[in-house]
Amino acid sequence: MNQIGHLAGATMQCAGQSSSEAGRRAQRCRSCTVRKNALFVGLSPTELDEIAPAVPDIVVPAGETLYDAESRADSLFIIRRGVVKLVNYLPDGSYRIVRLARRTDVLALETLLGEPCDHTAEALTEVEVCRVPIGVVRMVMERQAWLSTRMIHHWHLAVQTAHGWLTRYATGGARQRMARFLADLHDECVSEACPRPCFEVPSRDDVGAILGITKETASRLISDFRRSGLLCKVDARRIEVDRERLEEVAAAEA
Amino acid sequence: MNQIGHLAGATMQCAGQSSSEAGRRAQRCRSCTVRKNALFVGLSPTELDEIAPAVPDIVVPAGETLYDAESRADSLFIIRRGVVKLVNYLPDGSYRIVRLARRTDVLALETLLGEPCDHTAEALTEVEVCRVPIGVVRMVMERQAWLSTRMIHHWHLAVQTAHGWLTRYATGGARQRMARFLADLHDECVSEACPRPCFEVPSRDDVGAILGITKETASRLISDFRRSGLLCKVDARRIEVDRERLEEVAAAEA
DNA sequence: CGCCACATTGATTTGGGTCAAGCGACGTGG
DNA sequence: CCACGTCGCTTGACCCAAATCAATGTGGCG
Repeated sequence: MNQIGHLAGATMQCAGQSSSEAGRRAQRCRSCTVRKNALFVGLSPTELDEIAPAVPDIVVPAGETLYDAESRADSLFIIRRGVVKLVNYLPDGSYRIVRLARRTDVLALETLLGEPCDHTAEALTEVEVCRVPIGVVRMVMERQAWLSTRMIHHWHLAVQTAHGWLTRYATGGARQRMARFLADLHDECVSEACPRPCFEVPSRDDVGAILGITKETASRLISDFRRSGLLCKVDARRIEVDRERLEEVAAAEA
Repeated sequence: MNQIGHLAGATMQCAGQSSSEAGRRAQRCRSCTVRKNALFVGLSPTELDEIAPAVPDIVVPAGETLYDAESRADSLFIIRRGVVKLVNYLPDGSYRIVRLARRTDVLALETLLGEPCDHTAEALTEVEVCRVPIGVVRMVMERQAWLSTRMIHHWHLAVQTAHGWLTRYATGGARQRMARFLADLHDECVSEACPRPCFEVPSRDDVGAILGITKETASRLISDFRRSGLLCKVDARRIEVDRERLEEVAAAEA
């Protein structure tokens, strides 16, 4: 429907067509700290300047849709900041979240194969993404063989993550699954080198859609964890967890 | 442990070192009906003859392990016949099956990235695979750019399958999940153009490990489906299902 | 024949779903 | 500025589906 329109709009917002805008983008790409983890790690500064103008960066507010399932995208999205959920809607209106994507993750890879998007991608927090037209990707791929390998790594990451979700979030009791999920969020946070490892938990509905439980059960479990001292609020939105004890709960065979 | 040894043994069995063996393999590759769906669709007969000698075909009896998680493989495996389960073992000894692979599927893709195997692969039925050394794959990739795209398709397939499992086999009640699973097995069977669409259901333990339920629940559901006329045995191992009604059960919102 | 692995079925318990009420935070409009 | 409505979270009461524990059945094989 309108997510393309939305993005086009957003693009226009920050695009302009002036050479100063192109210059800004070049500067952005040169100093980008995400790049080395994502696609274009091997490009020379010159090459970078060449593609930068064609790669708009977009800020998407929380709750907005990046793209819809079944739609045709013409770009990949590299996440620079924020969290995006990839959602599969079921015929009966309920939904299942199959992945959370963050900094350095690349979305809509299927576009490169000429296929429609596999999921709906919604911003969970405010998100900043670079929209890389597939034409640019193809061009770089032709000139730089390593990009294929680079791309494959992202695919493989997607496979590993999905299998991880199957074994960790869809196996065992709700309590274990919640413990594993919170532990993973914690680790994610640690790996980003936050000074104090605290993080934001998605809405109860979303947690439910991740773990395959109801929002009520999700709520109960979190409350229960708090009462047991497994976690505590650090402010209105963020929490801090006891990683050790969480791990015990996650492994409990009862 | 010994899966490498086992494969080496199997390789030796059907390898020999005679030129007649090489000839047999060349013939096998030329007439291979799997090839067009798997990796080497674009090779000329000459090129095919070139790599064929380096690609042993192996028969693995039901129950045997192709390779173990964490192990280092030096080959990809292309399945020519049979069904393989990819398993993740959990610390407590239980296990979760994350994928079923069959004809034309390519296993141990992670090997190509230099990573250890992500799962344990066990033959569910007797299985026939071609073991393609990564050296061969790399060589062909260098010469034939299309192979990268080809490989990526297999990765993407793995992602789609895994996400499909999350939404179909890990969402909703046990009854719905079982119905979806049997429907999928049926479709799989149809797509292979069996004259009569009947198929073999894995052991109750395995079904449990696929759907995240216990073997007892799996058994009860199947018995129940049979009593409801949703399925019937066609021989000791194979069953036939009522695809239509199965679909209804799978979609039921209650 | 007897063993063993696997499937089925039953009895019982319990985890988590469902339905429903209350609560606090926030934004809007009077 | 406060009243009100909305939305998401929490908590409770109840009930059902699925796990658990356990016994019996069945087919294959040495």
